[in-house]
Amino acid sequence: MDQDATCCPGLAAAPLDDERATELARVFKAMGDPVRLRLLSMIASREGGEVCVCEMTPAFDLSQPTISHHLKLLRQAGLIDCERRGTWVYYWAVPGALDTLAGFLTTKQTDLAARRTTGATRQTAGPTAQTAGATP
Amino acid sequence: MDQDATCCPGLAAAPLDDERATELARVFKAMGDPVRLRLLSMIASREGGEVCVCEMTPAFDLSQPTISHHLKLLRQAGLIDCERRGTWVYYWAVPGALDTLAGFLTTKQTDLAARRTTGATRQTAGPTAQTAGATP
DNA sequence: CGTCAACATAGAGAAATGTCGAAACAAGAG
DNA sequence: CTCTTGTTTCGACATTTCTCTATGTTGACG
Repeated sequence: MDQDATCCPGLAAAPLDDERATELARVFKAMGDPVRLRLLSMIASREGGEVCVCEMTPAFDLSQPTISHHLKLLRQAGLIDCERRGTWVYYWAVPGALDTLAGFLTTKQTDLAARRTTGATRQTAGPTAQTAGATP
Repeated sequence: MDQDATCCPGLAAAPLDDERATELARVFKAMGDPVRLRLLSMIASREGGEVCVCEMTPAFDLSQPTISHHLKLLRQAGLIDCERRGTWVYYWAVPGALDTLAGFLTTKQTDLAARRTTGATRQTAGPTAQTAGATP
């Protein structure tokens, strides 16, 4: 469900509205922690795409509940998903999530076109165009 | 300076080491706030690339010191930079920062090749390959 | 049914973060 | 020089986040 929020316009296309910024911030915040970033990388770099929790936990100097908590945040951000098989739980990267996010950050030509459409974004009074006068 | 940390291997190429994950987490954490994300988008979507603080502040229901604080965090993350011209201060997006970050998230074929080189990443004992036995 | 192992959840405390008002700093105007 | 405007810095406080220990849940195995 988070994928829909990160799909279309691009960050450099037009100023984000508050609602969309909030959704996106949740995803970036999930990646704003070294432990979660390592977990995500550990999962995304797997070919089969499946990593057992019992494999990730001993890679950190953290307790097992802490790792479980971080995995939960990554899952709530829509970056990974999991399934229980017998005793063990396996995590994998949600297929298009990272690429969608990457496309959102890329300042591609599509964004430039969209930017021109949006045009002037001056919402308040102030020195917008005639700023050169202040720097002789 | 943060660009060097986000340039080379790719998140899905191989598991991140602790040091690199810490550097990257600082950048993602800077984008993990709705206000900062809107500020960054507001700056990055400008053609000239320069946005005056006096133009950004009234777009939020926040005090001016708070906006200044968020801009400082974005600048420390290496995403934007600023310069004072007369009374006003102008911010712009650091040229390759967003695209570098996007490339780091993209799960491209280069990463697949690098992943094969790294090979087996099993660091502990556990059910790695023979997991099918647990699910009849 | 009882026991054990693997994960998840709940609650608590320490640390980090977001926000504000007050004050300091910078630069142009009178 | 003084005054005004724009911006940053400084403390202070409320909220969130990170981590732990303790407990609950699920499934395998006798």
